[in-house]
Amino acid sequence: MAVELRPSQALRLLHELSLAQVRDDAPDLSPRQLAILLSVYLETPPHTVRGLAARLGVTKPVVTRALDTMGALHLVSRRRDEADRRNVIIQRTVEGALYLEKLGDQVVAVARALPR
Amino acid sequence: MAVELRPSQALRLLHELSLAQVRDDAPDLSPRQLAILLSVYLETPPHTVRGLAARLGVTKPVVTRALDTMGALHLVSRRRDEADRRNVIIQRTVEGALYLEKLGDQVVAVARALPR
DNA sequence: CGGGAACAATCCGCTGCCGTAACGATCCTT
DNA sequence: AAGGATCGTTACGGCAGCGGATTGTTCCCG
Repeated sequence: MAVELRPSQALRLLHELSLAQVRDDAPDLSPRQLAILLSVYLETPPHTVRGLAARLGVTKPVVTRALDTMGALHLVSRRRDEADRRNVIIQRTVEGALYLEKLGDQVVAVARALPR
Repeated sequence: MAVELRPSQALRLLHELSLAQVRDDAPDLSPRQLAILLSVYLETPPHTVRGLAARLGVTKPVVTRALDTMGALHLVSRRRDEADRRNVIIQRTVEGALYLEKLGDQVVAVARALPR
């Protein structure tokens, strides 16, 4: 079944999530970075810079820079496509999977605590 | 009843929301700005700079700057507390309420479209 | 009434992200 | 083999946010 949610609950959910994110001194991903990370982990590979840029409606340098940042955090990694060496394949990492797993659990926990 | 949500659904929800936010060329609020905005609209007034800073665990200049930015977008407004003129009371605006209303509806729509 | 406390705003230097425009490498087509 | 197209990256100048320290008001209390 679809997830039932009223607007007031939705805003409370966002509120709790944003408070948790701000207070965590965890690496504070920007909206664009998070969108890229989720695309890499939730959509079917392979992922290229160009593909992600088109998917998000942003320019390629934006993707490159986001990958630089998240690569330094070990949330994603890059590899040359040997079949077409112009392409770069974006790969998932253990740390990235763990990061998103925690994030998902956090959302679930907040949702469960939401007032009726 | 609490909102039922599985981790995979939670991540899909975040994915759709972040994609929508990135593609909208709407004023892209930072996580901190959104947290402040939601606190102002969802928690009981009055709201002061100091109170919000303590609530989010950030410094006061962060709140002042966020209010500058969101004030320019007419999402919030400021007023001197006449009872204690050291304080600044953060007030809601029609535009801000509308902004959050749309945001809440968007979350609901995405949640409803989530696969079982 | 005077000195200190509380509050918000501002200043400072720094870091990170932005968009545009280039660039080098690689592929494809002829 | 050569020209053009495609891909990712980098260079550049600009803008916004950050933390920490400081300032100017206003209040409080002895």
